[in-house]
Amino acid sequence: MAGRGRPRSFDRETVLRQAMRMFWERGYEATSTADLTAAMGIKPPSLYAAFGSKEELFKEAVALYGKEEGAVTDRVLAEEGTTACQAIERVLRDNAAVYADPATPPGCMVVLAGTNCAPGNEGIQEFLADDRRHVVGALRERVERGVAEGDVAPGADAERLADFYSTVLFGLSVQSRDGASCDELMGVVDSAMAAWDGLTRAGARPPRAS
Amino acid sequence: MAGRGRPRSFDRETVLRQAMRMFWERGYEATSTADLTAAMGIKPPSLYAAFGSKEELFKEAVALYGKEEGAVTDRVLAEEGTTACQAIERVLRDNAAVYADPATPPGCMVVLAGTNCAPGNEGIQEFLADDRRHVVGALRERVERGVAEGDVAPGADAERLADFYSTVLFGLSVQSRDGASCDELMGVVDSAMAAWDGLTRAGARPPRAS
DNA sequence: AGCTTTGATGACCGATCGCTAAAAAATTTC
DNA sequence: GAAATTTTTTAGCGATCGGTCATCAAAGCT
Repeated sequence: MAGRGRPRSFDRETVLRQAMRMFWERGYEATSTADLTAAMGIKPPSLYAAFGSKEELFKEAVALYGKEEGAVTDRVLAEEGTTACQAIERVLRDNAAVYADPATPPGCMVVLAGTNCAPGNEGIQEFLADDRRHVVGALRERVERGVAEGDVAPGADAERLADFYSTVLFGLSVQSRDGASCDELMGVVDSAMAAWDGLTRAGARPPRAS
Repeated sequence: MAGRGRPRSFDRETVLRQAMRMFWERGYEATSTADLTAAMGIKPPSLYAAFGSKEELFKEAVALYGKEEGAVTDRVLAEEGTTACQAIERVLRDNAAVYADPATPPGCMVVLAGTNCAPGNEGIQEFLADDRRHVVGALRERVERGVAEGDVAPGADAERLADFYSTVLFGLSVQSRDGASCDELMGVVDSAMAAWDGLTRAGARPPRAS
């Protein structure tokens, strides 16, 4: 019923996923439309008819990444019956597992695919930065919920915790790209989580002096 | 004595520094030779006569970055009369201060300038990854020295500590690119250093279970 | 001075960039 | 069937990519 004219010969989400893979592996700038059409198995006009432009295709690819690989994060953070500490640890471990999965490119697409951009593509950089800031915010909210629910000490600084654990999360992507194994990433998570008790103690912020 | 022929009309290190700035800001792929020649104030043939190719220019720029911005790291780690804890904290703080310096691009050039590359430029990616792995190794060696000198508990896992603190260091670059202030970065360092005592306690590696 | 050597300049190379117009193919509607 | 509609294909658009050639300019050497 939908289609008058010639039906599309490819599945939109399938080729989008292939584009996502390409962007994930090489980043936005380094992936050419020729790379994309080759990976997606379609010709340029089909790509532009279906997705509009390289930039729009990228943004849809990031959205798909968030839906597929990033979903665990939101799900874990929304879960009931766990402490904030357990939730954040699980976020780190689940993401680390994705980063180290040999079936997909190492590291996080949102962290690695647009760290730098030529003039005219600043939008890409800002788009991903927004995505990352959203993660920081989600961690902060989870800590605040932990305080409200009583599993985190009342004086804990949610902002500070979110900044710290998101920094570790972002760093894991770089380590993964540099060849770190899943065990190594998990070891880093171990270390980061070992800091939890000290960080949540009320008034845990030490003076700036070394 | 040196020069027969026409003398060079520009200072090689000055224009190299300008190229470094450009690469630092935009990364390898997103910086075109046209951008470079414009920033350096020279024409393409002069660039190629002086530096060989874009890739060689980039590697020299990274070396200059290491000499100027990265020197603090090596110096701090080599210093005598400090504990490993103090040295690593200073590495994090000094680097964070550079990342947040409004006079230079945010974050670390080595972390951000080549996170992804098109085929044919994998050398760039590997070059920077090697540089980062060198940092991890330097941190590990400093912890080992701390164990030998007695300021770190004998059972401490140097590899594990180096992996953790380098992950934080790499993550700081991403946070900085996302607009984090110097105070925010320092707060993350506070958090990371708060974990030190727990991490250096002998046999501090907990079982993998959450 | 003239010759040699080296660097700077303007013009431009083939290749690739993101993207698109025009025509052929595959469908639904009439 | 024919007309209308949408997609696919072929071919190629102007712009820019990294890099270079031929020429001119500025210095030392004799």
